[in-house]
Amino acid sequence: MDIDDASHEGKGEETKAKRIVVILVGAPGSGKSTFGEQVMRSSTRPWVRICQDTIGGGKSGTKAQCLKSAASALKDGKSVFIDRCNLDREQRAEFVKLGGPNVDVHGVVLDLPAKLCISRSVKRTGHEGNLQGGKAAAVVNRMLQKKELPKLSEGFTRITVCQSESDVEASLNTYSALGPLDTLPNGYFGQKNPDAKIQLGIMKFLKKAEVPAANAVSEAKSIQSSFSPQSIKEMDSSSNGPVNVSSFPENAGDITRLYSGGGLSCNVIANAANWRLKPGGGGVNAAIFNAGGPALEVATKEQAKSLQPGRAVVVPLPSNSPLFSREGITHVIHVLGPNMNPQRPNCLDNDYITGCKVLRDTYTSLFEGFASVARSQEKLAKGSNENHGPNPSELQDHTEGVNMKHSPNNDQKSKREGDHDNDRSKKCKGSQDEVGADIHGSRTGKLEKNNDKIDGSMTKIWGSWAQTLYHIAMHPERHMDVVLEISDNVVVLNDLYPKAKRHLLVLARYEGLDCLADVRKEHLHLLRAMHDVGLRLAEKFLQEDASLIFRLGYHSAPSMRQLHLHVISQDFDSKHLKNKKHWNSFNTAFFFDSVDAIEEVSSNGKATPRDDDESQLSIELRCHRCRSAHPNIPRLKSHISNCRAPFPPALLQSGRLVLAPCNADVGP
DNA sequence: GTTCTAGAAC
DNA sequence: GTTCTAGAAC
Repeated sequence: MDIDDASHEGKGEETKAKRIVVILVGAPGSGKSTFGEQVMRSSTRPWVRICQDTIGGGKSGTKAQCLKSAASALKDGKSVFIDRCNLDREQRAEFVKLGGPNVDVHGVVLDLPAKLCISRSVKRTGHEGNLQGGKAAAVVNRMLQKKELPKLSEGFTRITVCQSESDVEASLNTYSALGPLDTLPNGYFGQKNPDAKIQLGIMKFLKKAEVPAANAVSEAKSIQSSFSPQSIKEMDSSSNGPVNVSSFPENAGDITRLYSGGGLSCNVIANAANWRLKPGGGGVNAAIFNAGGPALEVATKEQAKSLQPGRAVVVPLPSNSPLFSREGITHVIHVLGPNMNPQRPNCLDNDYITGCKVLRDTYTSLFEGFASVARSQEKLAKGSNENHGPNPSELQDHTEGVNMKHSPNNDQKSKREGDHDNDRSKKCKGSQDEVGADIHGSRTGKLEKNNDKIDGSMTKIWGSWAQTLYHIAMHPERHMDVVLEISDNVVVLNDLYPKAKRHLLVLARYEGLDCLADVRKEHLHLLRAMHDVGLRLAEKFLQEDASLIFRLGYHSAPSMRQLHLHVISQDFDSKHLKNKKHWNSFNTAFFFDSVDAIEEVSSNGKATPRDDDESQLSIELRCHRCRSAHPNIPRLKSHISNCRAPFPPALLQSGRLVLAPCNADVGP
């Protein structure tokens, strides 16, 4: 019977069997053939399984053969399984076209963990596609790289995504139960986000590291200071994406410059080491030992002489290593993966199964080592402020199987604490204890603390971009390219985007002071110190250019974290002054004069912004001298470049403006 | 904080 | 058509 005959269209359809094309989508080893076979065993509906691996009569067939065969089966009134990978849209398109008024096109996606597909592919002996052994891993991974989950818009009437064995089971039951006249509801079933390929957290993390990257070190794994599992750049065997680091951007960043090159605070880095734990060999090992300097080499030797495949060794980094002082790295975890080189110990000799096990052990050792660092730092954050360095003997518990030094590593510990004491003796302020703690890497507790004020008064969450000044205040020595002055209390720098000819920032070097609202009476000396530094520098500039006029003050609701005083000349002659917010943040009540802040804190114990902060930022644009209004920034800028009207009386009082003694171009 | 850009304003 | 703003994204 020719059911596709046009004469049948439009009549008696409800009594006629509607055929189904089920396009199976999945990597080798995902269970496509099994799925088809199982349905066919128990179904009362006539099915044909069209398998590209067998259609060629012993050899692998072609897509065209599959299409032809499918069309002919449909003509015979049979439903068909298209048993080929069908992982990308293009591969599926021709088969979707088999659909029509009497033919529904279904997609069944077997989106199982890659490691499961690989192990099945490896284990199978009689697989029709002859995809066996270690080669399978590479093939599966390559295919999953291109994985494109089907969408209804491709022409499917129904799509079922199975992401676990139980999903597969459920779908098997659905299709097995289909009688010759039954149909299934249309729609998308199974997965919530069809575009999800890789965990978002990982991509976000990589994107950040990618920006200023110089040399790619793609084998390197880096672990962010937040200790959040998503931020670990890692081969991800739990998601159903490819099990391969190369699924991530190649230029993920230089692991030896995460902070200086990428602004990424990271305490612990992993090194794909060699078995002798020695520098060299090229790649990430060479790069890390090179960046770590001789100190890393010495510290490594103290922990272990060599490493077995699958093992890790945690090395606390001495403070004289550039990786420590420049990047804030406190630990390097050396790991050794499976070895396939017969000239080195423990060669795998093409034993894929053992290789997988060793690789798993490698990652397990790495994470255990990392967890031990995290635990010891957590303890320190909770415990006494006096004991800063992690306890090396604790870390050694996790270097099992390595040539461990069991005698407590007192030399290094006392050395690190000694350095710390020196650091601290140079800074006399009490709060510098916390700076010390930061240098020694306990950033976990610190970040939490700073995004969530201890007194609970204000919980502003600062974005990563808002941390720059905080980092500079805490580690000015790492930012000497922008820093002009460092003292116990303050750091001075040029504003990165000056809004006038002269625009400096005076940063408070105090932990926990993010903005003026955090300032209390006990910080009065700091406010005065900041003002004095600002004043001194303004006067220095006035000697160079007596026509300048300065104003010192704070933004009521700053965008950047860490209390900072603006010292800004009143010409506002800058290409960086671009919008209303820029202007109003310096020329409305949003700008809190330093002299007023000092006065209010000294009399009220705190500085309370007068107007509802942010509302000031969008008010009309007015000249700061003659108070005339202007429709837009270009017109305002054009006006202020010429306006020589006297400043408003309020600014002329109380030393709010700082000008050269001879400057007559100011008052009435 | 900046950059990017859609769309409003001119 | 061009200029400018404002909101989202980072």
